[in-house]
Amino acid sequence: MNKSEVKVIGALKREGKFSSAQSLYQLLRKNGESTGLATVYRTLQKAAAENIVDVLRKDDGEALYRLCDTGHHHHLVCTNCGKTVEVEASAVEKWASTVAKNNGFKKVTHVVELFGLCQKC
Amino acid sequence: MNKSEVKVIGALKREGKFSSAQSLYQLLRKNGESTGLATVYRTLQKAAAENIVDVLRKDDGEALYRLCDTGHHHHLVCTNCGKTVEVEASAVEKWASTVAKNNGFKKVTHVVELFGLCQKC
DNA sequence: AACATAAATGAGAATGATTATCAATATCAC
DNA sequence: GTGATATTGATAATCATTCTCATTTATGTT
Repeated sequence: MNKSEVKVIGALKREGKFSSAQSLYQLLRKNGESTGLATVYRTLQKAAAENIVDVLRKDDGEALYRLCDTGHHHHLVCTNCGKTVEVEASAVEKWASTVAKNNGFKKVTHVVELFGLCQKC
Repeated sequence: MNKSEVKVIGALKREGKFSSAQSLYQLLRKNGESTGLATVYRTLQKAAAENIVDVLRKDDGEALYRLCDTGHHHHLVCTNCGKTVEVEASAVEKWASTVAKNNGFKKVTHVVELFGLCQKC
């Protein structure tokens, strides 16, 4: 990771929650960094490809990024308070690749997210 | 449902797969309809609010719409041509409810979609 | 039918996130 | 240091989506 990437990923880490590329860019500028918007996007895309960050989509389609705690995993999100639990899903991974094979699909990715109400809500 | 809505939803039905607002608009124009893009969006948003159509997001954030079938199932979608296969996923259903229980979540719903390239593409 | 009023429509502009372009700058091997 | 190469930031371009508004169409009343 080079200097720019450290700055972007560092900002994401400080945020500690799902953040958009735009908001990270603004944050960096506010902190006096000269980082460009394109670099923010480039860094986040690369990090997403390397599974360093998670990507979600808001209802309006805007992408949100978040530092991964662990490797590949999915989320259980409280629809009321936003609490997020990362969950393992090896069973789902297996299922996905089997289904893909059975239907002749290649390069299959999957979107798996769980939504509900946490204990407090 | 008024005339315009019938046209838009009808086009979606004829497509029989996840389609974007833009592609439906082009389809309608090709068929000689004078339907405007704004009307396509308005109709799809309304239909989504009424749970008449399913909404998904492509990787690039574009929204895809599809007439709801009855019953619960998931999709394997070709990211190139849009071909859609409905897949059963009882294994996934079980997994989802177990994870929910283990984390004290109630009323859990899930989003599970597979994307890839079909044989032709 | 004639009229008034409200709702829906389509064309095009505006918005906003993302991506592409490209000259300037930093990095690295030698 | 020198030249080759990769990275960067500013800015323009792109593209889906939303907004605006004049016009059309539906609806209700007499």
